[in-house]
Amino acid sequence: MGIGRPRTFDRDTALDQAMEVFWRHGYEGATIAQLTDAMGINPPSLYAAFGSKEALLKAALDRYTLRREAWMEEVLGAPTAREVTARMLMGVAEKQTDPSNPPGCLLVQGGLACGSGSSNVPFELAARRAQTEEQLRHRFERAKDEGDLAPSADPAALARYVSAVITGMSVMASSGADREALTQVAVVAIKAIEDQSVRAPVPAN
Amino acid sequence: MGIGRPRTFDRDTALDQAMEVFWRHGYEGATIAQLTDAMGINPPSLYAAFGSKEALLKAALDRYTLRREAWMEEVLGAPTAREVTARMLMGVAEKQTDPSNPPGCLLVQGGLACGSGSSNVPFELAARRAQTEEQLRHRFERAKDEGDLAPSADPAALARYVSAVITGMSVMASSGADREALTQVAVVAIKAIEDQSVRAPVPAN
DNA sequence: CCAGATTTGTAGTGCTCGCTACAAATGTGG
DNA sequence: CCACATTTGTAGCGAGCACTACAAATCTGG
Repeated sequence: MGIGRPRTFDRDTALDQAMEVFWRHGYEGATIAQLTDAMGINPPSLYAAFGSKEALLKAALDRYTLRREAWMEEVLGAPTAREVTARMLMGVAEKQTDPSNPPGCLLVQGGLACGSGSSNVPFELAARRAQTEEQLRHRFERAKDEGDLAPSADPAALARYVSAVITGMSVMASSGADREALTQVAVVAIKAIEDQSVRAPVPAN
Repeated sequence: MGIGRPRTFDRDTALDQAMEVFWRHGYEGATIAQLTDAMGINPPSLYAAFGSKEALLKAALDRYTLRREAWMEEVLGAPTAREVTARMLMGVAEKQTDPSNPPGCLLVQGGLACGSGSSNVPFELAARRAQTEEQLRHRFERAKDEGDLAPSADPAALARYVSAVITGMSVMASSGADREALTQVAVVAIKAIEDQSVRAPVPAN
């Protein structure tokens, strides 16, 4: 009993190529032909390795989340809610216009305009976006406990707000907005959080 | 020489039905079968009346813009930049969760995740979104001239910001967010504009 | 009531989609 | 060198897509 012919491609490398196609064209906009071209393999190899187009997307999403994990921890590690928001939004402005990736965010670009057929892809993407919002909410709750945010502040609302701004920036980026435009949005958006911050840590102002 | 068999459907009514389908499923997600079903006509009638799927979308977009014209004038007629922003965002929160329409905004929901093929639909939608941003920019420039916005304020950046928040809210709405969630976002977002407003008109604060 | 003009419904067109059957190719264990 | 297991490339499956050819139906002008 043998082990079989060995695979001629690297799974993770192929997944990166697939991620880029989904990122640029969306889930329904990406065709198997585009995916196999980018991955450098043929359809049977794709289906043997990943199962289906939807399963391939989920694998790509997992990899996308993994890639951003370190950055997210750096963002959430900022000392104040204001600084968390600033790092988050300025970082998003930078990442969403990084020429080494498609513009915008995979979790937004990949899922809209999906036919409401049997596919649950839009729901899947919304759930993954909600994860980021939840992380922000927890961080803002901590900020409120630490007295960094005003007692009247609503951590859930603030997290929703930051999440909404990120999503809006993503759509702008995928429509061709440049880094300066996104940075302008980020700078204005941060002011809404400053407004609910306790100014104590900033001396003499 | 006769005039021909009369049309059995109303063009504008059919256009409203088509708009709803595009709104709910996006441009590429909407099929001709769905459109003709909703419009109550057969494909040849659709093509005779509108020319093509893309032309039908553009006609629906024109009608969408027309529908919102009166509301936009009411928003832009508010006395201050802060009030313009408040009416805009609170109105968007309400309209995007109005159960008599699909959730979100047609100009966002209709155009993302379109394959970058020969179709210029995403570009068309981005241009229409930019129109709203431009209207806001002009209004904020006026506000600055009138001393309502601080001299340091950047009307273009503020308009971009409000436009980004609206877009983010639209994606949230189409992912199932309810009116309360959108209102929370709007309330926080407005604070960023207040921050750059001259407080003079608000006495004793 | 007939001739010309237009719309209507039926029934497709060619094309592309996600996906797969199949056999040749390439590996390992004995 | 031979079974056996797995992958590879080719070639094509049924389904659904945007779109249309065609003839019957329905109007007006004379």
